[in-house]
Amino acid sequence: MTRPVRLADVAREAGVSHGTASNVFSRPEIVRDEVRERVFAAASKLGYAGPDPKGRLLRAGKVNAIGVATAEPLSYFFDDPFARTVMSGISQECDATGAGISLVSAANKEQLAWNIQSALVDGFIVFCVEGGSRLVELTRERKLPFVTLDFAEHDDTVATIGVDDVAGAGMAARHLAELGHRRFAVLALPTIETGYGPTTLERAQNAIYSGTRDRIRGYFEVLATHGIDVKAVPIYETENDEASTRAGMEHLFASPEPPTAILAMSDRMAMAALDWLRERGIEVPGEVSVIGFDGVPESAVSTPPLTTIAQPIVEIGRRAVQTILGFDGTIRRETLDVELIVRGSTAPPPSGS
Amino acid sequence: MTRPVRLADVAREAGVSHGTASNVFSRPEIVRDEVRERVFAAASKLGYAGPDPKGRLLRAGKVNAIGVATAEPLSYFFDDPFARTVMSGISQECDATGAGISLVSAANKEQLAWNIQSALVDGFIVFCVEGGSRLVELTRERKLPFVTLDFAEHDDTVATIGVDDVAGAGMAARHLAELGHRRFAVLALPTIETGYGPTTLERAQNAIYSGTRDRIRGYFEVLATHGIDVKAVPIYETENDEASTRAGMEHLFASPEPPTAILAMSDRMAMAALDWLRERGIEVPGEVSVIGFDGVPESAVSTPPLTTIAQPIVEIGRRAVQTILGFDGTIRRETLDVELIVRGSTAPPPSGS
DNA sequence: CATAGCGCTTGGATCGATTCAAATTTTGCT
DNA sequence: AGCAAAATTTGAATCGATCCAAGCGCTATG
Repeated sequence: MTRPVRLADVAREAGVSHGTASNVFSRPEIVRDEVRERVFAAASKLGYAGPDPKGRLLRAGKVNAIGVATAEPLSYFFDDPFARTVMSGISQECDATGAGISLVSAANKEQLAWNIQSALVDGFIVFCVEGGSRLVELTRERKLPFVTLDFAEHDDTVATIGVDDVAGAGMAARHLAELGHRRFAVLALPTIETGYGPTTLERAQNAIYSGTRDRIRGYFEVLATHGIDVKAVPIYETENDEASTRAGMEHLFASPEPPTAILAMSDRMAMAALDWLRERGIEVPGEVSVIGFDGVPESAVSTPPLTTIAQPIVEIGRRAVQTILGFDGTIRRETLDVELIVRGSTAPPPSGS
Repeated sequence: MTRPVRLADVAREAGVSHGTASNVFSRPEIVRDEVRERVFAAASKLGYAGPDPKGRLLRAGKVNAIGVATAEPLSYFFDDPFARTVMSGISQECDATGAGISLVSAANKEQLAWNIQSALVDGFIVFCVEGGSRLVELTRERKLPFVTLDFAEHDDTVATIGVDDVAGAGMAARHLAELGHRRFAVLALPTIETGYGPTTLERAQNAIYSGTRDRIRGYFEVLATHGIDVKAVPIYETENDEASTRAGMEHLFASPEPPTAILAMSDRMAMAALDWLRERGIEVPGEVSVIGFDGVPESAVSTPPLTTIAQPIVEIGRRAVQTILGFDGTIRRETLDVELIVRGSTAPPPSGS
């Protein structure tokens, strides 16, 4: 491979200064036609690829791209329905402003640090699904504007966009309780770094992820006001994927008194639960009701369509980009409203129970 | 906003040369402990954010990120099932090698040019869905390694990874013909830049997108060998989205002799067709058979599950990354195999017809 | 003919780091 | 202590562009 052609080479070939050569490419209107032609001719003779963005970048300072970071593998952005929908909102806003998107992630921790440190971006949007605070620290060190999504640790030095998880979970529980359900079960998001299985209310209340904690709190506060024996409600902690959710359903329905109402902390779990129930021939919503959380697009077309607590997911993505691009030095914590969307997966419990 | 701290500031503060300061961050093991501590102390005193990747980049030359370009809006990567699945493969490979991903796109043409020209990447993967060749030209000018996906124009100067569209479409047509169908209709991918509606075989054969042309060819060659009157087979050109596909179904089924077999050029269209048929109460596969193309994950869980021609989509993504990262100067055109996956959306036609 | 004004071109400074050959300090050994 | 070898540190060069104050040539004006 031969050494690539630089602007200086073109300038020399055309017999002009590098300043003029630069102008030919970046502000063609200020150079004389004849000179411009000569420079273009030299450029194409030498096979010049155009001003190298690497050089331009250093001078310009702005990358014109925003980074989206997560501690999950990169494919998370394309596989997870929630992430995908947020990304869709981020994309819309980036398209509108002409900014690019850089996806940043890493399989292992050292990689993560390096990737965050060397990402060429003007700011970060941080997905706080797992390993949240480590990622946040790393990002903070870059001293670039950044927003976290759903990072509700009450830390006023980090900007966050999220929803009121407590209220949303409360709406879910209230909906089912008012339908007459008395036997509940919770399919919970991760409470600790790894692993899944049945857990206790106390452990769930101390989950390291604030979203998990808040949703638990929302569910149980409302359940308690409806006179449900809160300590008897089984909680199964999953990894928010198909396999662990199925294991959870297996466990919950092995009980002598299986639940008639499932509170799932994500639509992904809720939809996996729906699949499991359908395979077992258990009627939804006839025998068991299921309510999700998130309001991902897929939830509208599941069978049956999922009743869920909808977040304004696309809007979250758009605002995140706006926050980065219009960063003015102030840290804001935005909380958006959620909405109960009643579809076909919830109904009163079977009369016998 | 104050001027950011540079490595040189830290070096001065710590009383060392900038060469040493640089070593402290990039090769800490070669500087004496005492000096290293002093530099770190100076850095944290000044609030240094660590070596700026912009500066490092210029010296190092490699960005360690690969660009994925399309002429569609950025949200295409997250909304379209095929794109999403390719991205998933790309992600896996990038995760494995530690490379980042930059998404490049543009709403309008000038933006596109600028975005391609200024993308900070080591190579490009080009999605050739629309506006293919313009995008390819722009990318070629960067003189970086690049691979196109499904860009079958027979141009040996561009590397491509794709499938044998003719053979795949042929398999689809053969499957339905052997099931006994005689009344076919085609839901086609775009043949021209914009717009949708009924079209003719001749126009479709001259589609500007090679994928469209090849699939048409595959369908009709096989149909002809089964004695079908090829000129009577209606073709409806869509924009590969829900709305235009529905319009297409509306049109095709308004005919006095509606088709019993739908050849859809993408799973996305096939699934939209399935929805449309279900809403009309038309039985699939009892009254009408539908076959897709692509084999996106969603096709396995539609109702009914979709019979389709599966491409190795994830593999395509992985290979694309490997091609860029391991670029050795040779241009390769890889053609991967497709496979007929028979699921629940195809069956013999109703006996009466 | 001198001078002002305009338009284009020039070349040095700069962006923020890394690299490497040469200079300097330390260490090890007698 | 003396000296060679090893370990560190230095500082200039480089990566590839853009910016801008100064300079130059040309035309229009008095």
